[in-house]
Amino acid sequence: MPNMEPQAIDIKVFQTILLTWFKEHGRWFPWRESGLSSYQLLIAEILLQRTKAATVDKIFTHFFNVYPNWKVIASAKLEEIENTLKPIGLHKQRAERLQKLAQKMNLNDSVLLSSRAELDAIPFIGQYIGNAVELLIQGKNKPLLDVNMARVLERYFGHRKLKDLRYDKYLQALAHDIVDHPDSISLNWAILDFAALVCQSRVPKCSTCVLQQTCTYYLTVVEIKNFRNE
DNA sequence: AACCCGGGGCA
DNA sequence: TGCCCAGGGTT
Repeated sequence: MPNMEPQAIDIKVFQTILLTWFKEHGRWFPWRESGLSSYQLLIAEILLQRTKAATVDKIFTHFFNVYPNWKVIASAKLEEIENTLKPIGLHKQRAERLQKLAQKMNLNDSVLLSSRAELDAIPFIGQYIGNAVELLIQGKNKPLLDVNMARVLERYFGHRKLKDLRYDKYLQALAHDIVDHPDSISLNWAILDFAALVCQSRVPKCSTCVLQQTCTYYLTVVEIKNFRNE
């Protein structure tokens, strides 16, 4: 019954175990420090698109030394932005997007960042970054639902119906329920870290996983394999 | 709702 | 080499 609606108690167990795991095993990144500006928080999410956190970590500090605010990046030479972003990939695309975004944000970023409707109207700001802004800047309980969070939730609670996670109502609702928590940010980070360190795409570390006893994937796939001695 | 795009990292 | 990574736009 992997696709049954998870009960509230299941979600509670999942939250509690992961938050405990996070306190000991969570990763540290500069963009998780307190006191970052909304400028830094939003740029960080753009740098993290389709890019491993460890990769972004390599240029994060340098980037903000060179480009400390919207104004600087808005008036910079596009080639220079590209060069700064080159080590993390997708640099041509990201440089152009960042500069256009900066030129818009430089005028009234406080207005744009406070409204989801305004954000959705900005090119290259999709569902994920919209949620990230609401979570990290507006203080709302929103999921950083990417392929990694999706993989963890689906293995534990059951698989989505649609291929594209952005339109899958089951997955969207589940992710919202999971991070609807007093410490929504930590829970989001816990799931992302858990996805990167334990519940990995290719070879998940089920044998040492703290969620093993209540995980759909473990109970239906891994245990059967063990039983057959495969 | 499926497909395409884009680069570095890694087994 | 193919798959993966804090996605987004297009058809």
